[in-house]
This record gives sequence, C-alpha cells and structure tokens, in this order.
Amino acid sequence: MAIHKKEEFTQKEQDLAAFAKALSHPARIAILKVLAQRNECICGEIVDVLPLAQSTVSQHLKELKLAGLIDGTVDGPKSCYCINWKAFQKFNAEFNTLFTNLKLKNEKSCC
Amino acid sequence: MAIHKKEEFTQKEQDLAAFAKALSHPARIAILKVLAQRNECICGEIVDVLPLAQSTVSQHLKELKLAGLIDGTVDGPKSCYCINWKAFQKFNAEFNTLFTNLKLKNEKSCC
DNA sequence: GGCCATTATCGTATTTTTACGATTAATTTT
DNA sequence: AAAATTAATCGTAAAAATACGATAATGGCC
Repeated sequence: MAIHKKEEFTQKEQDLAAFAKALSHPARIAILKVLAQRNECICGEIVDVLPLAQSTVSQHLKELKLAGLIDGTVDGPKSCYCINWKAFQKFNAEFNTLFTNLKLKNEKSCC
Repeated sequence: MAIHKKEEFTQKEQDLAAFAKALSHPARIAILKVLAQRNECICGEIVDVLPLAQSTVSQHLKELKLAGLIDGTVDGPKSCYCINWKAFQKFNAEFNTLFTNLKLKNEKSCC
C-alpha cells in the first residue's frame, strides 16, 4: 500500500467509511447487540457470549470506542461499556442521508 | 489470524458486516456517489475523478460488485457500471432495523 | 500485605486489504 | 490488418486487521 490514499477523499467520505469500518466485523455488531440488551453497563459478560478470546474481544471494544460508537469507563478490574447513542444517531442519520442522496439522483438501474 | 472466526456469528450479523465492509473505504463511497450522479451507466470516467490508479479503481469496483451493491456489464473495451438499487435498499432497510432494534432496548447511556 | 478476579496491553503470527505497474484481453478506429 | 483505447487481471509489496497466549495492571477481598 506504500502510501495511504484515504486522506485524499472528502472528510465526510472518510467519516462515513470509518463508521462503516467499525461495523464491518460480525463480532462488533454482536457486541453492540449485547450492549443494547442491557440497561446498565456491561462489565465483562461480552466475552462469555462471543466465540472469541478475551484479548480479542478487548481489541474489538477498543475499536468501537475509537470509532466513538461506545463509551467505556475503566473501573479498576471491571470495565463499563455502553453505546454512545448520540454518536450512533448521528452516524445513522448521515448514513440515511447518503442513501437518500444517492437515490435522489437515480431510481432506475440500467445494467 | 490462524482461523477465521467470522462464521461463528449469525448469518444476519455476517451479512450486515459484509455490507458495512463494502462501504468501509472512502474510495468506494466516492464511487457510489459518482455512479448515482448519472442516469446512464458509467463507462470509465470514475478513474478520472478518483485519486487512484486504474487498476486500484477496478479492484474497488470488483469489491462493490461482489458485495452486490453494483451491477456491471463488460462490453468489450468499455465497462458499464451502475448501482443495484434493490440490494442497496435491502441493506439500508436492514441497517435501519439494526439501529431501531438497538435503540428499542435502551435509550439512555450510563457511562 | 498477599491473593483473586477482571480487563487492558504486548508480542506475534496469519490473513486480508490497499495500491500500483505491467500485462492481457477485447473492441474501435484508422 | 495494425494501432489505439479501455478495462480486467496478475504479480507484488506494504500496511492494516484479526486472533491468540502471555503478561501486566488495577482494584476488591481475605
């Protein structure tokens, strides 16, 4: 890959791509589902549910956090994760806008 | 990575992840925008617009096609690409369902 | 204080992704 | 028929993602 070319696209394209990337692994989608199923912060039970090693889950959590989709507070031996609804909402809206804008121009396929 | 673990998740999680993956690069989002801006099939002008080599663009197109988001017919020296609106619609709907389902359970963050 | 449980981080291996140049393939044009 | 145009494919290199075990870190419990 030598040189990264991602920076040459618009910020919006990059942001949306980063959001999509955060959701581009089934484990991370599964994690979000688990997080959503609770009213409280999840403290570790994610590892039990997923077919992945503890360190791997931790890595996925880190990526979700980096993408801004979840918040996490470290509380000593236990960590507390939950969905960042605000960010999620924002991305969902932007996603729908992309879809809508795409559709606005053309409704018919020609191939 | 030794062993792929993706298969151990539900089909729906895998499908959504695959869709997200297709959109996880700004170049592919940019390509979709270009495709949507035309009423006809695009025959090559994509390379001129993007800051990428012809072979790289071709690769991105291949991935979008593989994900089912675009259709393409090879017509000798010229190729003809356009968005597969049906598939797009389907994925958009599933995406919104995911969001809605997540939100259904919990509206408040706790971290 | 020492031990336990829990989670992050580190080191590492493997795979996948991204990117490009060169080549090939298929028409169109000359 | 030869040359030109266009786009896919191949080969390859470098980077990023995925996964795990081992280790470190942090706070609670005895």
